[in-house]
Amino acid sequence: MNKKPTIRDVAAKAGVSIATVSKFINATQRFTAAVERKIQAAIDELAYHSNPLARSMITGKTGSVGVAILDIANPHFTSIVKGANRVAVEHGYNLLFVDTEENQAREDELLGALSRRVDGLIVSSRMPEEQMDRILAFGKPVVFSGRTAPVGVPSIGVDAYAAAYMIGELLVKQGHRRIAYLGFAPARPDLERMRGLTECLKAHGLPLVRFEVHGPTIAEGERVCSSIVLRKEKPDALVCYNDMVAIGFMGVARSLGISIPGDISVVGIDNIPFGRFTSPALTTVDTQSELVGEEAMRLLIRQIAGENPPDIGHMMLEPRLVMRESTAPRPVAAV
Amino acid sequence: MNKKPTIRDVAAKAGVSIATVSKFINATQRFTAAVERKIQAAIDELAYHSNPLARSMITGKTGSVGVAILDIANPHFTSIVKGANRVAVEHGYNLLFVDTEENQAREDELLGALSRRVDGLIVSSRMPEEQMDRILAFGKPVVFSGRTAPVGVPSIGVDAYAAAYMIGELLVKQGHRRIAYLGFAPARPDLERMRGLTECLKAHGLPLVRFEVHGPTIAEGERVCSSIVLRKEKPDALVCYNDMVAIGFMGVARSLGISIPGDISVVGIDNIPFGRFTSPALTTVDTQSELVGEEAMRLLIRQIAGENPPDIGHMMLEPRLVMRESTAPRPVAAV
DNA sequence: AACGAAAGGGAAAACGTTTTCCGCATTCTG
DNA sequence: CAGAATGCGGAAAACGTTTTCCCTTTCGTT
Repeated sequence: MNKKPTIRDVAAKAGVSIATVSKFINATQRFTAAVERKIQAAIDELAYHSNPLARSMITGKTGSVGVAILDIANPHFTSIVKGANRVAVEHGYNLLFVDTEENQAREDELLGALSRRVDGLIVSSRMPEEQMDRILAFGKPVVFSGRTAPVGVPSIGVDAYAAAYMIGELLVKQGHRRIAYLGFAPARPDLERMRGLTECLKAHGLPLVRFEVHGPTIAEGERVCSSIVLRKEKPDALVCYNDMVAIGFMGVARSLGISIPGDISVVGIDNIPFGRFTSPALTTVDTQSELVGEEAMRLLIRQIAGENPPDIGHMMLEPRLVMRESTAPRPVAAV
Repeated sequence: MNKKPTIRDVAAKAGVSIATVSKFINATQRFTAAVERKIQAAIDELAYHSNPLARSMITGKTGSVGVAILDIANPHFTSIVKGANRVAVEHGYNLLFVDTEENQAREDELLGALSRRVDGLIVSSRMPEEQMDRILAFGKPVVFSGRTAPVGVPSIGVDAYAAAYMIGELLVKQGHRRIAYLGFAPARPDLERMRGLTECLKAHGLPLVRFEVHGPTIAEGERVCSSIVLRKEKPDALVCYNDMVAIGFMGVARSLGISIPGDISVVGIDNIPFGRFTSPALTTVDTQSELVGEEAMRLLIRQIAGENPPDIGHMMLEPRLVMRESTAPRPVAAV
């Protein structure tokens, strides 16, 4: 395992200067056929690859973009990554991956460290307000996805308000009266969902019951299930923060002998691939995760290239209701 | 957005030389309290972060490790990433992520480019034999996970042979006679699974029927289902390459009115989290994905640190059978 | 008081590139 | 054939660090 060849080795072997080699590699200047042939031969023979670090130092470009994801165990986020990665690869970028859950406290350190390693950043995790400043001070293009961003930062995601409103309409039309929302505290990422659902129900003269979960995970859905389902005034229908919570909820509901949608209708948000296979199959709203990832990356790459996208504030994608088996009209007998 | 501060700025502001600042930052030498205080103040004031690229150039360490994953949409792999990321973060490493499916053809380019950006590599994708040489020529530590590696490269994963054998025993004990395997062609990653299952059945005097799938995805499981289930001599039990295939298979089986496990028992491999929630819940073998990721990263970091781990060839973890609802004793009536 | 040792701090080389000039030959123009 | 234009290729600075010497000061010993 001897030392990697440098541009100097190539130049020596080809009998030219390193400047010439550099220009040849970057196709920044043409040379006589003979010279080009010699250089190419030297490169092949040495299996030379230019050192990206050295290149980055001088060009200021790294060829990598960072993707900060809340939780890679959630298929919603992996879809985003998949979409983002696809277009990144197309454009010759690498993905530097950050699981913010794993990093919580150190997130700002991380941001600082990251800012030199990447040309831009996609943030797809909820992030405390205090850190927003850091992001703004990041000094490189940033795109938010799946949530509304602070002023000045472009973001892209599905219209959460519309999604929630849509769900509300469905449930009301199915005759449900006691409709509950299972989400975060007064925290950030629910805001739109909450608002959409609340306003929809208000328009129909219905109240919204709230239950709380501490994280967007299956485990949280499981933890909270019995306390919802065993109470006196059990809701007719439950809107979950996302599919993960819904899946967890349905799992223990089943084990408690609660019938879904017989006893309670459940709907999730995101439309992760596994929602089709749960028992019962999960009604949800598609948030177009993969497309979001793709568009976020396109946006980012455009910014990196210097095209200031004409201050699109938040780019909204249309949500799409996905009806499956976990929702049903409220049984007439129970009216 | 003015220029990022450099070490020179800090030195100037603190009234010392850049060498002093560097040594202070790296805790490579102590200084008098007064000097240290001034430097720290300057750093804080400027919000200085040392440029990792420049540092890498000189130290030869990048502080990143690459993780090559076959398909991020597969929870098995995300678990590996999660485990790997956890210990990477603990040790101050970043994760450079590569979805090899997205890159297929360009994989070797990618390897070349990657080799300068990372201190080591975890490969968790099946990879054509030809590329093995490239990996060996990678020049940096490499660890394989979830599969046996070529000679000289450490690897870690669950004992696939044992896992398959275990499944075979279960199915035989449940009275199944026509047992089928749904996996890849003569390709690499099945080898052990195939062998384990074949040998187990042979020990019981049973044949093994084979069906073929072109990828380890839900979609492939779906595609192939009807052709298996609608044939005259439908198998009693089907062992799938992994949980994804099994889930896809079960999904369309259900829609075809085939009862699982009534008409056919199904078992997967991996134990992805969603297997608990499918209908029916999936019997599978746990491959300890997260632990595999953790151990792979530990192994890699030890190698990077220069500790040649005493040629552990392949580190085997014990598989664990996870009995759920998709397998059942063969109905007596049908015997 | 003198000497040696230790500690604090700096100058400069090095890492592997890209890029900006510049000079030299060669060819073209009139 | 003289002069100008063009094209090919090189020298050297720069990117922001780390690290290896070295020099100076300070301190402790006899």
